[in-house]
Amino acid sequence: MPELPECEANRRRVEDGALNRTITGFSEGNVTHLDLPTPSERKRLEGRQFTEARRHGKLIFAGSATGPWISVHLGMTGWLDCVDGSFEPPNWGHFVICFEGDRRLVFHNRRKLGWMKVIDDPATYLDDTGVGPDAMEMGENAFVDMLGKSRGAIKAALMDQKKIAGIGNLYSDETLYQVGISPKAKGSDLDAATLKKVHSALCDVLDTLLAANDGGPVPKDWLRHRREAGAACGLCDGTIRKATVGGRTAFYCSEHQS
DNA sequence: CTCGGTGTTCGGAC
DNA sequence: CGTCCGAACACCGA
Repeated sequence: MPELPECEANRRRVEDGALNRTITGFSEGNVTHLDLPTPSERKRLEGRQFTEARRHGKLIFAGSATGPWISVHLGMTGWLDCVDGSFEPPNWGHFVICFEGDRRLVFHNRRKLGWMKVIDDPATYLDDTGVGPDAMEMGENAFVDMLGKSRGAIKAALMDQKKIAGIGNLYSDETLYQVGISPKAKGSDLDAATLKKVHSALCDVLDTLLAANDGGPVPKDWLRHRREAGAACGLCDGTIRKATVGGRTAFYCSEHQS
């Protein structure tokens, strides 16, 4: 599920379903190799309430002014859900925070690449981990500066959570496709005007996807609908190609992405 | 049966 | 230090 827009949808579910209720306990299933709060961390949570849910990049936080907070990374296949009453525990890895009134916050994680930990405060935690600015908050100047200084492939820079937080494989491709830049282009080779266009395209992609969380449309000409080698480009006469960039599979149009 | 994936981390090389 | 590469993590579906 998880790049910035999907993480935001998960954050909102936490906000809508897991705030202002006292934590009464925990349950879990199939949790080998899943990184979850320790017993003492769970003890810190018990009896407390979350009053706020935040997101930074792909991280989701829930907590209160006095703490503690949970910090959740969904990995490749994780999601958060709130349910009422008893529920059928899934067979896959999951961790449940139980609240008063039979409400549960369920952290599903099939592939077990995600994690949840307990922290004192999100701001301090973000400082300590060195994660970059959230993609929705990063201004044009900072964005142009960051890419202008990065000597590697622009796709790799966009996916580097220490440079800009929240962008992954799909939406780095989508942005570069829409703005007509090769994923292999080096940021430091592009002029400021071009990098501003990349910034604008990224904002459009994220805005559209956030709106799609509320039922908004995703344009038919997006790369998203044609992520396979040999597909017809939605924007020109070209053909979609596949390559490895920044350690991930990139799809791009060999014709209009120079 | 094998491969690959909306993610990250680690070690090693340059 | 910045960057790149391959491998690893665990699971499921094509």
